[in-house]
Amino acid sequence: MKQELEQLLLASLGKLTGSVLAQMPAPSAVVVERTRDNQHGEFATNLALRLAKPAGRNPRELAAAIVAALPASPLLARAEVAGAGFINFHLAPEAYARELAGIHALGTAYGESRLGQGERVLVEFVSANPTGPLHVGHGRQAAYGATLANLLTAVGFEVAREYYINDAGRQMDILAVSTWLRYLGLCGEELPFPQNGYRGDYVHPLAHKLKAAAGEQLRRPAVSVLANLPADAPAGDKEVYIDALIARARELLGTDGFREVLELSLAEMLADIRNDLGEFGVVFDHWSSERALADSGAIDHALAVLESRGRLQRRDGALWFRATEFGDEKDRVVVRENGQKTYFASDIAYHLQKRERGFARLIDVLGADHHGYVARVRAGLIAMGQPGECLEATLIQFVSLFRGAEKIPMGKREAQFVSLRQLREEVGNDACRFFYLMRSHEQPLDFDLELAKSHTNENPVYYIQYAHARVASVMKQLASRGLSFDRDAGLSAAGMLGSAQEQAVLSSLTRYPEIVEQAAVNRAPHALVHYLRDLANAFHTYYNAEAFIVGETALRNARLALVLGVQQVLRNGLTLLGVSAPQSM
RNA sequence: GUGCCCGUAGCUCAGGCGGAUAGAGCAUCGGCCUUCUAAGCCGAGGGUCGCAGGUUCAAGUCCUGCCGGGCACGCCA
Repeated sequence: MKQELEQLLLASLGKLTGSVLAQMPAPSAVVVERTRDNQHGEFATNLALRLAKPAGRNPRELAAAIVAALPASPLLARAEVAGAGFINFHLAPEAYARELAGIHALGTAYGESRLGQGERVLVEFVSANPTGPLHVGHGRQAAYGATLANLLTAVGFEVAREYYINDAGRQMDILAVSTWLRYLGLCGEELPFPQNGYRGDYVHPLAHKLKAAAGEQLRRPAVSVLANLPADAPAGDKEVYIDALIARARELLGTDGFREVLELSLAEMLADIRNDLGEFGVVFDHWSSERALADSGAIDHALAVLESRGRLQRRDGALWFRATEFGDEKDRVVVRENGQKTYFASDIAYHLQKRERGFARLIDVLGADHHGYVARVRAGLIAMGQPGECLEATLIQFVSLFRGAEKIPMGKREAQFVSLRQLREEVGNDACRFFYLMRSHEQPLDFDLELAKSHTNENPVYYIQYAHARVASVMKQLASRGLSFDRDAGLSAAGMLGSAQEQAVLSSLTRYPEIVEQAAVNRAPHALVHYLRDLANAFHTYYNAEAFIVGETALRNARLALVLGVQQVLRNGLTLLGVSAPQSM
């Protein structure tokens, strides 16, 4: 509807160009908005106010000229000039009826558009290190990323969902050592557990798996493990200690033995993460591995590209990327003095690889603590000849858990953090996804477990689902009274839907495509949450104001066509959010 | 110290590219179940949009400064 009105305005401007207007304004200048107050009609535009100054015209006169030149349309009852020079559009009664028929005809496809024109977008999200279970912060990123990907798909982008696995480097070694030490404990060896090891309970099942797979073959006496190690914290340095322990494990197990421990730990952790996300309704198209990236030569390739463009410099024995020339605040090391490539090197190589795989736009969903990362990766992309705008980062603010008014302490190191799985088991997937998406991602989230679990009117989750279930209930009631619904009759009688509540429902209903577009373009899934609440509110109000199952057949069919339209849109919206749309509650 | 984000009703938060009288939920108070699910509806009270300037027909929205809060700034991963 909005788009059609914008087309009408463009046609009008076309007619005025050359006479009233010196030149044709850009199509992007034509913006139609919903009105806040329906005294002003359903839609309005400030077009004349915006054009008045450059055209050297009085805004009201210009508005009147635009209205006069407007082509006739079945959509419009009338357009009028108001206020300082607004143009208000009053819809024809058939306009809503036509849109309602569209909802019934399109079904699950209602709300989709071709805005994205098939542009390929890669949404990378979660990408948590596979060194422990996902926590509640990852859960927010998972819910956000999955819904953003759904929204972008709905508006016509070709979207790939990707998880980047940081499976190279020291953190994996620490995980392997942690598993091995727990395994040695199972074998009966008595050893202290390192301060800097992964102390969480989840390591124990890894050790059991290892014992089942390897028996006692990886067992080494505690004395040989501990011989001549530096002191652990607090007396010594926990970083130095863990590195010595890793070296010792390699020495005692051999390269193959150590790798066996590491591979098993990694595979188990990844399986756990994948399973957790799958249960949460978050599914990825690709799991991209950092090790595979290195093995494929992609990092060397990226460094070669930088080298060939003269962006690298050797300094103090290390190889530096001159990032400051591309907007970063300092230069970055890509190869350390000891010959090891840095994390940064694999990050830019990974992003270059994404581009080379054919993605026009790269969206990284990151935790808020990663904001420094964006400028340097973008600098890397530009230096490698890629457009800087292709990379877009959405920073997701942190989650605090509350049980009522009491804040739950979190901290990975203390091993008492709340995992996503625990959260899901306690409050359920629907409430979980809803609460994660309820607030703007730019806003820190206070997640109240008591509220999410409560089945009372304080809990906003059920409000929307209830509206959906109520429609299902009405249809059951209809059948039990021996009546049936005639959709075509209902749609052709839609002109009877003239009450204030019916108009409010229709108005809200027909906004859905605008909301989907807005939520996708602004990367703002919470806009959809708020919209669905508003639609549910309009529906509940209507429900309380009028009986749908009335004696008069035409009116009954029209009302049922309307509430079934509401149900369809609620279901479409909830599906984008990853929340279920129940038939009964 | 430098950079990014945030500051709107008692609480938690929406406010599209600047637009008409700044909105929801919760909480508080008052109503609505012999009728399609009361997990619902209707009504009332509640605001110096952190502060001070600036830009203009128009500022919660844009710009500058200040105050307050969060986060990040390694040849770590």
